[in-house]
Amino acid sequence: MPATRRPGRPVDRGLHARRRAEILDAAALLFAAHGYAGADTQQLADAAGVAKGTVFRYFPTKRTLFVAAVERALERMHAAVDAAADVAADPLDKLRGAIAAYLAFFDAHPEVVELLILERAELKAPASAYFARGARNAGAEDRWTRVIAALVADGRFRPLAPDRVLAFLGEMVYGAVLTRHFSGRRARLADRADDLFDLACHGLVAAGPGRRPAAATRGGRTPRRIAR
Amino acid sequence: MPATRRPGRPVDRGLHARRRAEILDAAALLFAAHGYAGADTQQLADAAGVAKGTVFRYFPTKRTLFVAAVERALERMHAAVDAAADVAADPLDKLRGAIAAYLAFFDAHPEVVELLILERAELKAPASAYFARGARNAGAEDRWTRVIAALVADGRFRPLAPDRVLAFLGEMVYGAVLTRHFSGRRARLADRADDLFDLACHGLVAAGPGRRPAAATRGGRTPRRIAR
Amino acid sequence: MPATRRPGRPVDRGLHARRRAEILDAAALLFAAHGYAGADTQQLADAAGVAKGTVFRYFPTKRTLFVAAVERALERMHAAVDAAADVAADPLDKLRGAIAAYLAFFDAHPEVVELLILERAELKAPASAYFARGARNAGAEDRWTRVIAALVADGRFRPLAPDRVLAFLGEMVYGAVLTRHFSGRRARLADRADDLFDLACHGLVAAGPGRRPAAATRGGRTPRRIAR
Amino acid sequence: MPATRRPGRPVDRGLHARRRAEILDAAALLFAAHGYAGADTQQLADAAGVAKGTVFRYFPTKRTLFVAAVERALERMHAAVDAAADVAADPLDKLRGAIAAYLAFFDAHPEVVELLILERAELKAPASAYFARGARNAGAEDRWTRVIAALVADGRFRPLAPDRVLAFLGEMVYGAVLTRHFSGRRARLADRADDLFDLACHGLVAAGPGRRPAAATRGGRTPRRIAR
DNA sequence: GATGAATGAGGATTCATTCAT
DNA sequence: AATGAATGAATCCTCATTCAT
Repeated sequence: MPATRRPGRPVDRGLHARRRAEILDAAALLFAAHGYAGADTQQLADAAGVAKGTVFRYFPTKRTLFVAAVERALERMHAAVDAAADVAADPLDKLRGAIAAYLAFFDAHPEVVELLILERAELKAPASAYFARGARNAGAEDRWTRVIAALVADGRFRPLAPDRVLAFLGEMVYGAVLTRHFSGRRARLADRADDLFDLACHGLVAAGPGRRPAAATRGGRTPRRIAR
Repeated sequence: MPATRRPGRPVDRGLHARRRAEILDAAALLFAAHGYAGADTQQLADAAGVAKGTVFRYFPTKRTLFVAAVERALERMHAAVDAAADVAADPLDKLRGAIAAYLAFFDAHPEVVELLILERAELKAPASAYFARGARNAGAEDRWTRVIAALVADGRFRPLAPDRVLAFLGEMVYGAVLTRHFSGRRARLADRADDLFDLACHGLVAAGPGRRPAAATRGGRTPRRIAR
Repeated sequence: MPATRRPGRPVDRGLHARRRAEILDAAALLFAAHGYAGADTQQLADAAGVAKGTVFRYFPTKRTLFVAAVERALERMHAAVDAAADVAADPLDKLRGAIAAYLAFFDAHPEVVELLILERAELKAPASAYFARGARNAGAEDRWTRVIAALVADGRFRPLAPDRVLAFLGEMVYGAVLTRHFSGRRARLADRADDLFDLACHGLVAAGPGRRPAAATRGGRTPRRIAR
Repeated sequence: MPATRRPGRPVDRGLHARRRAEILDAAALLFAAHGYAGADTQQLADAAGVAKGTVFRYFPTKRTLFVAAVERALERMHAAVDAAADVAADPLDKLRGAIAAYLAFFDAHPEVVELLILERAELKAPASAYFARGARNAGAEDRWTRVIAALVADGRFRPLAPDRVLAFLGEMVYGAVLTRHFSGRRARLADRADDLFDLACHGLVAAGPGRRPAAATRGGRTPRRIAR
């Protein structure tokens, strides 16, 4: 005899997670398209392909749903950035890859920019810039802190506090994303990744004596490895 | 012919404009504080010191009021920037002054940043970056187009299309304002004006042989570290 | 020139109170007829002859409205009882009159009994029995406490604590009202007033040797059958 | 013919009844605690230890469940009262015992009073007073009708119509229960059983010359003050 | 038979807008 | 012109009931 089955319909373990994800994806799109107040729960349910009551089974309030949708989007963004960083071995390449992945993510998911804006407009939450996320993201922060620290220790970065460096980089890419979005331009952000990175580097790279800064970025984009 | 004075109490010509301004100022603050949906018309009327019906006499819908409030705020910003540009004679100083005034304006009126965000979030309007405002701002655009053109003609700027230069500058300052706001930091933007300007210049100024970059920024305070 | 009139539509001072009363009267009937949950706000508004929004202008929540409706009904009941007590000079007649008025009130307003029941069922509030209402009714309580005390001092009532006497009387009449209502019978309560009063008296009146019970009820209408 | 045993696991004949009882007990408590509308079916299922769907297998609607819960409570009350009546041989003792059991029941099950109130408030059903239940309770009515008739025939009760006597007694005890409950007092009702009974008797018992009231209530504790 | 996920009608509450005064 | 009481469409959320497994 097999293990005695509990009475009733067996619980589908993955169902909940799947539904949740479906609802959140639909919500992200709808919130981005109509704003927080403008997205009504009926539309939301319709878009997710479930009934209104079901949405509320998964998220007790509209606000909860909104927050979860933003969080899910940010998690995906983080995953994309982390994955890009993982494939590189050199710290500088990790940084470059992270920035490129960050920008590419928002090219692929423009609605997430709207979510970020809405998060600020509706939740009055200070939005986040990936690098330098503080308490929310201790693990990842450590990662980048260590990357920067390594570059500094190596003499490839000037002796700057990692925090400041991360804040600077975060602002830079965050600003690029927002500015592009707000300006209504459709140019691909990813195309600017190397430019931005090189720009940032020449304010960061330690310029030792006898070394010409141009050497680091010479030839423009794609210095796989700078300094030394 | 002298204006025939009508009998009875003379109409207070300025009253309407004054009321309108009061309502708009109150609206700007309230929208910034609570968002578009979160600002209700009763609060608005209370804050403006008039009855709800009066608000609707001046602005047929909430949306109209919102748009007008944003426009009023932007007009003020423009006035501040233009005034700063007016006091300088040299084109480069006009640019520097404009940027400084732009940043200083948002230091003094942080709520306007919220309005810009709301304009985007609620109205889905592509927000504007002062320079390069296109049709909305033809007159001013002309002004800055001419400023840039003069600098180019003068050989002090590289032979770049004025449009591209304005877009770049606009993005830069707009990005600075938004990034500061979104990051929740309270540092004064005005303090970064010179830095940003110099940064921009050294990517713009034609650095021919025998010409010293400082020549372009003559009269400006010496940047801490320029190229080299 | 007459006193400068404020601009706008002049405020109708009595309007608010009148509307409030209309809404409460309609609400009392509807709550009594359908129960708290069963009375929906649209019906309520319709019954009161106003729009739904207006109901919420006057009472922020359905519950508030309900409580106010109950209170209004009880106030009317109190007014009726007090008025009856006022016309009598003799303390015993005041008591008799109060009891008669109390019972007559519920004959005339059977819906108030439902409100009392609902108050208990929905609000879980211990309902009140007119006499002995404690803190809520300090003034009136004093009144009856004094009435009883006078009868005791006079030797017409046995030396009982007024509180106990009031509790007893309250229970008696309250029980009569509820029982009649719950039993579904339609007999007039008022007809039982004298019976109940006499019943109560002969358990209260000090029956000293040589004193005839009738002395206590002197001037009262002759009880059909006392004691024996 | 012996009952043919069907193959497979035998049906647990008692299971259904037990489940039903569990659900009803849980329902009685929950309805009493939160009211009809306030008790939600999920809580109900949780309290009964079954799934929500199961509740609806046993009772097609919430209302059905409510009615059944009330009925079950009343059946228990009847059982308690009847049992008390059964142990006595003398009609008068049957009555006294019934009243005492009735009051004791509500001491032990205060939630049933709430159910009675809810039955009235939600179902608009005229609630019942045990004695004199009319059509619903023909069998029991007969029993008590006969008890009263016997006492009348015996000359121990005045020649009153049994119906009126039962109505009076029912009202009396019903009123006592409700009044105690509504007043919020916690005094035990059972303690008042004898008092109430004696009170009732001395308005009922034929007090002929040469007959001592105590004869009617023989065995009862001596009333403090009977008649005069 | 039992389960509990899903449903969607229903209901309280909000608030931009209207309009009688 | 100004007022603010009134309106009612719109919206979030609840929960009794259904039904696939």
